[in-house]
Amino acid sequence: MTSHIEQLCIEKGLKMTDQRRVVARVLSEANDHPDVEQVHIRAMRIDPNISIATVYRSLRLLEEASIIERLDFGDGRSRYEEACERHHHHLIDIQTGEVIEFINDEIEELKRKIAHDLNYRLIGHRLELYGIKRRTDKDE
Amino acid sequence: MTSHIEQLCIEKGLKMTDQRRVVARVLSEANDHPDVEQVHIRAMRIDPNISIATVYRSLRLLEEASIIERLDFGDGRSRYEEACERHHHHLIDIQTGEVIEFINDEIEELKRKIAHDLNYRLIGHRLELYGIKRRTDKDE
DNA sequence: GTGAGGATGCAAATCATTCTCAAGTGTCAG
DNA sequence: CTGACACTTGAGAATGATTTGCATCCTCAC
Ligand SMILES: [Mn+2]
Ligand SMILES: [Mn+2]
Ligand SMILES: [Zn+2]
Ligand SMILES: [Zn+2]
Repeated sequence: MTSHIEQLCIEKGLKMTDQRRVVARVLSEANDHPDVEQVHIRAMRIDPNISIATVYRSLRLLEEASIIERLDFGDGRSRYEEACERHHHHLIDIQTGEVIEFINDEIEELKRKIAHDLNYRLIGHRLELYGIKRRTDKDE
Repeated sequence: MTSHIEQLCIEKGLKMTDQRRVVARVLSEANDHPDVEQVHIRAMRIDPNISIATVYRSLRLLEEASIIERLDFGDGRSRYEEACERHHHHLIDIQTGEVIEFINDEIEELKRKIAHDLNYRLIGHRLELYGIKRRTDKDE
């Protein structure tokens, strides 16, 4: 009954309301990267009265608690996903909008090294790739 | 008298107006990554009547002609820089807002390889690092 | 069970950016 | 020179995502 994200909220001592439970559940059940409007639509299927303002507020709360992550694919809308899994980045298919996740330790190490060489400690980073599907026969 | 960017505009056959010349000059003379408001302020020092709408329009024109590049440091405002130099990325000092440019061929190659392995052709990518200055004695 | 502090819904406000439109400018034919 | 056509500009209105003010409602530690 309690979603994974709701569980994390409880552990962090966040006050839980019906609306927050709904948003938590929507994001727990999502396996894509919904924007705020999509979260709102899915939330309204559970509670038709939930307002978009509350969705915004709940998402911000969850993000500030590091329970979810905000993503920015450059289209002017914030997208969200559960933060618990392994750190990864996204390849966005610019033709279909499809999002492919990838993990690459080499690139993570390289980024840390670049920052270090510039005499900085790396706090955060953004990386997205944008591409189009490749015909398997031809390369590059 | 004609700025470097104005020269590029002429070569591309863009119709030049006084206002476009001013925006071109502001960006040619900039050695930072100004946002639209900053470009407008600098432009008004040359032509006090230039409107923000024209600055937006000129920046879009220059960007579409690949003469300048739009940057997004995650603060909700577009920033711009001349595009002619070598492809590079940015490390943003989250305490001071200072921007450090860096070039890293290894990371570029790695990104292409990641996309290729996912069966995609890489069209574009975003990469920014966010960090804080490191005391030179202690590491990591 | 109660109360104080926090949360909600709604509408209005922000903020960056784009658009509308009337007026201005440049280029060229006649 | 004159008019026509195409394009540009400034001002302000419009847009779209997000935040906020406010009156009301709910949660949770006591
Ligand atoms: Mn993801
Ligand atoms: Mn730069
Ligand atoms: Zn990473
Ligand atoms: Zn690059």
